[in-house]
Amino acid sequence: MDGDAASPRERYRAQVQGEIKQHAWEQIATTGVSALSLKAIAKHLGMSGPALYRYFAGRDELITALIRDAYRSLADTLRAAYDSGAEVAGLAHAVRDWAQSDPHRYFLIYGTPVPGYHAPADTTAISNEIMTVLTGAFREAGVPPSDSPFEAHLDGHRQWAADPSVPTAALRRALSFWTRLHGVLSLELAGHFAGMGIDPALLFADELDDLLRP
Amino acid sequence: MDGDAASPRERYRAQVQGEIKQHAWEQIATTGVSALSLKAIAKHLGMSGPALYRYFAGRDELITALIRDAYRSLADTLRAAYDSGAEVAGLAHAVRDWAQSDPHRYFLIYGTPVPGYHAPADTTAISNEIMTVLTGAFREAGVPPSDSPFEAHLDGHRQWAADPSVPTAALRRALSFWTRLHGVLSLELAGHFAGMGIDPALLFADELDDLLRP
DNA sequence: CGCGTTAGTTAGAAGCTATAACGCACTTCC
DNA sequence: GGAAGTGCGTTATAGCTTCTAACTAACGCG
Repeated sequence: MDGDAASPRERYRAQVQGEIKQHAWEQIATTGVSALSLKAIAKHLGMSGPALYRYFAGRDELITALIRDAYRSLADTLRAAYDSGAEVAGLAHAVRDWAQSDPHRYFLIYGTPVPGYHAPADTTAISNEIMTVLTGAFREAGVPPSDSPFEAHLDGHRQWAADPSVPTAALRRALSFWTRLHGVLSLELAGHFAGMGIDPALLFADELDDLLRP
Repeated sequence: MDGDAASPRERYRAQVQGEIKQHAWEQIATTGVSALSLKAIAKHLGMSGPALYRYFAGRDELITALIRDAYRSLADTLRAAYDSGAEVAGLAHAVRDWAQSDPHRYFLIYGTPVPGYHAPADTTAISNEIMTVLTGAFREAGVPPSDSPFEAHLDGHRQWAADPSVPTAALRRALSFWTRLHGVLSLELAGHFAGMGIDPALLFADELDDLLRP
């Protein structure tokens, strides 16, 4: 309906909100979300202190917006890779690149849950978009069904999967894609492999290989 | 050397430090580490404000001590399970129970890295203890070698493994044990499966099963 | 039993989030 | 075009935090 036809005030407001979020991301990229300071953002933006509250009701609301944007960015990245022909391996490297390009952004989504934040409905919708891409890729990869207890359970609990034509085995693999690669990525980005001398990229590649074996 | 023969002052100091950490854990268990307040701990302890700085040089040092205790607790839990005959599956459920008994403690170790904290040498030593138990369990489980690139790489980068008699394949499995189960646990404890209707326990069991297949 | 070490106190600086009250500018409508 | 209304940005302030400084009191060792 209204589309882009916003009033000048609304355009200005949206632009300032964008600048606030951009400075917030810069701050997060260096210090992490725990040290995110509204006052510091305002200072960098030339305006002083409480002016920010005209644009975001508080720290939690800003963080919520950042989380939603991070989800959106990841979903768009995966969708773009998928639409340009990427298969499961391509998606895996897309998510890895995305995570490494801004580790704090990754942890904002998949790290320790931030207190006082409860996911609004649209972020779970975006999360579903991500799962749709993953399940689609595994359907095309053609994974054989298994008789594991979880896959049987999953057969009766797949309402989160939009497309009912995707085999349950593909859903199963998509979930493992998520948990296993997150396991490697999360520990790698947190530096848990640092003192061990191993190359996380090879571990990641090996885990990816295992996801694709029959 | 000195052993337990501490002076009364040292005994008192150690006891107060223990009480401080205990109250800190109670606070963390409810609000998470980001809301950990030294002043609130001091208030609960009956003493006012800066007295805490006699026992911990600052917030970061207290958190460092908590992280070390959490590592110690996990390592002891796994060691106890292993010494009482637990195999790989038993260790998996031990770590799962440990994580679920206090999710915030789990995230303190394996969640988003806390800014300003750099792991002292002894926590990496405790981490090595944990890996030693895991690799030992997989050696006894008897896993076949694989010709994957990562296992080949691991064969030349296994200085983190204390015991050189453990086959590289067991090391490989222990690493996957770590990353895969962490992947499931982390996402489960953060509530990412909440809206999907699936049972994370079954997913966990299935991932565990996959770790044990030839 | 005295003297030094240590624990605890209050005061205060600097930082943060967030609210309240006010002024100015811009938009909108008659 | 002028008046009324909406929204932006300001300063002041309350209440929270970590952490330092200066001082006091108690404890224990020689």
